[in-house]
Amino acid sequence: MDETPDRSSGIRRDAPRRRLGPAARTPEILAAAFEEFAERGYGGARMAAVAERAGIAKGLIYHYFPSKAALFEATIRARTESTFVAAERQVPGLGGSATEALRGLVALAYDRLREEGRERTLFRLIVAEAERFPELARLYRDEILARGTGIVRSLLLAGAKSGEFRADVAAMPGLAEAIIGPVVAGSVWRIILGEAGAPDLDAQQQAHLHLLLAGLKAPDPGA
Amino acid sequence: MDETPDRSSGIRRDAPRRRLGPAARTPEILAAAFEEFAERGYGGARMAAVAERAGIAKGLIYHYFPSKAALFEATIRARTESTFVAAERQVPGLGGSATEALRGLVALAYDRLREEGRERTLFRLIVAEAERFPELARLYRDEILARGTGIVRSLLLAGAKSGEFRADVAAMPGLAEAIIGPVVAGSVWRIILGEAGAPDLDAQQQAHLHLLLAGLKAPDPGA
DNA sequence: TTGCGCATTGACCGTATGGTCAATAACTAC
DNA sequence: GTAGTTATTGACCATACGGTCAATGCGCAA
Repeated sequence: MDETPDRSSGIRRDAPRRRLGPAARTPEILAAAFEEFAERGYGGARMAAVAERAGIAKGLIYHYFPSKAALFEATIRARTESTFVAAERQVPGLGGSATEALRGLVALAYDRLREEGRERTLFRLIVAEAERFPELARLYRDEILARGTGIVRSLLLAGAKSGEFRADVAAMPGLAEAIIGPVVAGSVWRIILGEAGAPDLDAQQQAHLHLLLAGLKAPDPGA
Repeated sequence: MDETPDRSSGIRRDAPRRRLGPAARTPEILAAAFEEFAERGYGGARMAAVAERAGIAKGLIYHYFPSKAALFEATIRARTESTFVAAERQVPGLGGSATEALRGLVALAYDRLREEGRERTLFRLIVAEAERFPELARLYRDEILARGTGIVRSLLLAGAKSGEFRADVAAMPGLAEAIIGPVVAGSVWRIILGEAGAPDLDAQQQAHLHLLLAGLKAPDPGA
């Protein structure tokens, strides 16, 4: 199916047999694997293609990873780590009032949605393969969902304490999930429909913020 | 990998060579195909397994469908049709006031989420394969998302007109998406984490309803 | 009862792919 | 320079899977 009937695996021969060792080679393989898995899904990904992307022979992958499944799990784990550590660093320092913090948080969340980035691809992989790879489910629950709801909950607590939000929102089970829901949905819609076909994100962000402010705020004592 | 090294396709021989014809055989194949695709995804599904589930020889599938891809698209189309036609029938007659209608709509949406049913599986397939099968994206956009937001929008319009909701919610772009977002997210969480691991649905439903009522309602003129 | 059309079978093919392994050569220590 | 370690190769295997097709026999019409 290739235009080159060459039976060689299509290795880049610029640097013939560069010897790297685990510390340098492993990340290269993981990066190549992520691209391949992201584009084709677990079932569609081919180990030979991963090798080609990494510029190495297929056999070398098995020198570092025992199987396709192991490579997949390692890939996801590595990608999640690098992604969400960076994300969490931006969260604190959201401004003084809880209201401002809420605005900032919403803006942050939707900005991340706007990034074309790899995260959407990662999310699609999680949705598609979570049933077959329980590690993916655990990872999403602990590293992503729990962090998201945790941040929202602490924000609600602060707002209720300061009197900006209604007191009962401080400990309403399920509220954090209801608050972040539209962001998750927005991500899914973009996975399914693409950047162009998905509902307008700016409009949704404004409406979402409106809804939250109106729904959470304590009745204005000045009115 | 099977315990039976038998090379025969494992056909059910209870009724040897029952002759059915297109009208009766096609739905059987589609049902079997849906189960297989749902369990293994498109890439992981095997045509031989579909045949086995349907109790027929693999070759017969190709008598009715030209390829695996065609079978997949036909499967999805058939399943969507039967599912969402039934869903829409329950929507009208949501009670008198817009508030009551909103309550009813939220209850309806979450009840559908609670059903163990095939719909979740279908949704997972859509998320996983939409990029490779544009038909899936079109189908989700037109048959599912558009219907959902449409219903919500007409509800908002009615509520604003009657004075129950704030006037500006009648034509706020993106609001319908922000409103249904948590339901979509709830579905995705259940796909990833399963019924047991996902966030509690009762709590989310209550909180979601609270948020909507507080966020949409016009300021009480009696206060 | 006979004859025919087509639903149905199951053996078969080509290929693609995950995984293996013995040979090789790049780097290191001395 | 030399020996040893191991990263790296590429050819190879077994198999699984999508798809094909000639043969078969069921059910209907006359």
